[in-house]
Amino acid sequence: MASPSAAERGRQVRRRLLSTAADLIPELGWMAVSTRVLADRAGVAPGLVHYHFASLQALLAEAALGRIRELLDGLGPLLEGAASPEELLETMTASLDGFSGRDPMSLLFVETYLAAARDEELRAAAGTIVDDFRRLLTRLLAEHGVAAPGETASVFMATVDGLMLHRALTPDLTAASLAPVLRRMF
Amino acid sequence: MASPSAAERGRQVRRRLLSTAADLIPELGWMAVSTRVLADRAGVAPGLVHYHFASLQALLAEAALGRIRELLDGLGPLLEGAASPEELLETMTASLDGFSGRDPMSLLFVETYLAAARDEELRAAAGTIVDDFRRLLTRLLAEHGVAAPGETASVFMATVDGLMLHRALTPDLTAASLAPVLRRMF
Amino acid sequence: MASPSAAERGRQVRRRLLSTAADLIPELGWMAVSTRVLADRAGVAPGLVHYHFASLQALLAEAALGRIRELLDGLGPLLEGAASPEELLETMTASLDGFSGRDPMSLLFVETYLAAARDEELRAAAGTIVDDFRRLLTRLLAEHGVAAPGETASVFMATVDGLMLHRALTPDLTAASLAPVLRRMF
Amino acid sequence: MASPSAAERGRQVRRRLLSTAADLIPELGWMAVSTRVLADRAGVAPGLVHYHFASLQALLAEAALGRIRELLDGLGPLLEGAASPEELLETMTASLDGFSGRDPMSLLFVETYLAAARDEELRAAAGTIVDDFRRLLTRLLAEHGVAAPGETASVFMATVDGLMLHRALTPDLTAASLAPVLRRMF
DNA sequence: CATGAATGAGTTTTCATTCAT
DNA sequence: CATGAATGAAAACTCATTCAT
Repeated sequence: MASPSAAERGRQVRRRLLSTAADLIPELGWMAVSTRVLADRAGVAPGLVHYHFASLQALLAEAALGRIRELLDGLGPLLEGAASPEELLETMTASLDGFSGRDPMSLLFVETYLAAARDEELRAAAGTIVDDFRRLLTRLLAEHGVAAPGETASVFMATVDGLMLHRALTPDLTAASLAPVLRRMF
Repeated sequence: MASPSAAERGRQVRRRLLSTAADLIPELGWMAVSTRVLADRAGVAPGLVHYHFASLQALLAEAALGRIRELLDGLGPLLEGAASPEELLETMTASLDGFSGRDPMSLLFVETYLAAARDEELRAAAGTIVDDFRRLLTRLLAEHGVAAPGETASVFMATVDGLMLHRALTPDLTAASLAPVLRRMF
Repeated sequence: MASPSAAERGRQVRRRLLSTAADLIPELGWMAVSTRVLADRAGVAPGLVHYHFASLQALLAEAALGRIRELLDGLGPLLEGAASPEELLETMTASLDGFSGRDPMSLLFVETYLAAARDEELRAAAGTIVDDFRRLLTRLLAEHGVAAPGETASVFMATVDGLMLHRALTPDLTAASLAPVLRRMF
Repeated sequence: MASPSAAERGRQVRRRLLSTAADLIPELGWMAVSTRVLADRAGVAPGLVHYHFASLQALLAEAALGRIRELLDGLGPLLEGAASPEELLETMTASLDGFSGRDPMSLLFVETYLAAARDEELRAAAGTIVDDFRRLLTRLLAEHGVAAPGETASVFMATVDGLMLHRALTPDLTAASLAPVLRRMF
């Protein structure tokens, strides 16, 4: 009765694999996610990985990009609501404190950058996502009257990701302590 | 007569392995450097990897940290010579242009950050190197009268590494185009 | 049509590996049974060893305990049929003559004792099997009116295994020649 | 000038290797004693193992036999002093309580029996040691008027080694609880 | 008498992928 | 749509032994 169709169950398995992969990449590292571990963790027969996806790499790419897009899509509305450049900066630095550099989302970002540096297709796809976000941020900075909004957006995004990277080694790089310097950019 | 002692040959093999590993990490990725590939490329019998090093991971860590330290040590004198904050920034951004985000040195940095996020000991060692450089940069900024020199150094270093990351995806992030924004930090 | 299901073939491979391992332990020694030799001898692809078992040690333990249990289970009915303590002793010493100390079954016993001395889990499992047999022997000795049946069973079992050990070095320790002394125990 | 001659130092190294090997066999298992571990533990350069001994196996055999002989040689005088069969038995069972079945000496015995089962030369050498002890025990039993002293000695020795084996699995096989049954043999 | 670097085959274990059912 | 057994190469690491010094 309530039992879903075979097709629906298939789609669920696919989703489960993607979601599990996105969890596993930060946990183990992109290259250490194996079909067996993935299938086990997803509670799914090992053969299904290659049934639903052309290869493990393709699955990982889709999983990573999907989750990154989700995050950035969620950030958009928050930034749109900012009333001033200061508020904009505060919103972004606040989100920064959620990234310790060793949390799943930070690691997923870096793993994906690194995988992208070695895979043309992934690089193009990740580039599109980042560009979309840059365009959004550029528009907002322009609306707030910030000079050179495109370059400012680029530098600011790089700074945020760079801080994420550095905080893994130097945990005391808090948003609060760095805010005065960050504010100079605008 | 000129034939070197066994001990000297041993030290040469060790050095060759380290140097080859530092080349291979960016090329293949930290987790994809295998004993066999490493030994082949170094022109050395496979058993020697574990004769000279406790583990492959230990070898990779020593290789990566060694090369990173070399780079930063070479950067120090250049920065010391800067006559003004502008020149300081120019020197650093000039060096930035050497990093495309997909060149060996950039990738080695990011691979090492990532590996450090998962290995306590490596994290501590890498932290020390980065801190040393931060201290140097802080002192120089202070000497040049930059406000909040410690925080500025932290943010600037993060920005540089972040740009390195982003340029892999967006190659048009040149130092020249971003310089005006970077200058705001000082 | 007659072709067995994949699951059935899988079970057969598992059984073949166990049986081959039980042959190989006495032949080469517990610690000298390697995955490669085992797979070769079982006529099976090397990867299958770790597909069907968590580790080589786990496989060896299961194989050794299985075969030992089989032997003792077969001995039970024979002992049950004995009409007197003399017949009981004769049955056991007769079986002793089958053990030269260098035959597969003797070696399997000793190898397992030794492996058990170094592996908690194996020790517990082997202990259970031996205890079960001791209980059986104790009951029979009690039924035949032997004094201190529990202690007698323990000593007798130790003597049998000890003779097995010594006969490897001193082959002339035949059951016939020792029977008079053994009879004193009852 | 107390510094020993080179020859004397050589003999010391040899002795140290033998003694360390006799410690290591029970600890790791005969087949798991490696040249590197042995040399490390003995505080000696790895090359010395093959300098002083034809092979690792030869070293292990010499080490094991040496230590076993020491033990049995020490037991002789104690048994000679016994005034009655009861005292003889008590002396031997008392020494039994020192062997838990998982202590170094017990394990060394079993490891050596097992190695002997697979090595002709070692078997002959170990056989001689055991036979010497059997002869001693036979003479003592004869002197105390025990019937069939040779067979009794054989059975008793087997029982002692068998109990050693079984106590690894069943630690409650104490000499005290079994003494009444053991006494029946004499 | 001693050193310790070197060798290359050995070890257990894990891998992505395929395919018969 | 799903299963899970199978493959064979590759992973990290250890080995006994040799030998130039």
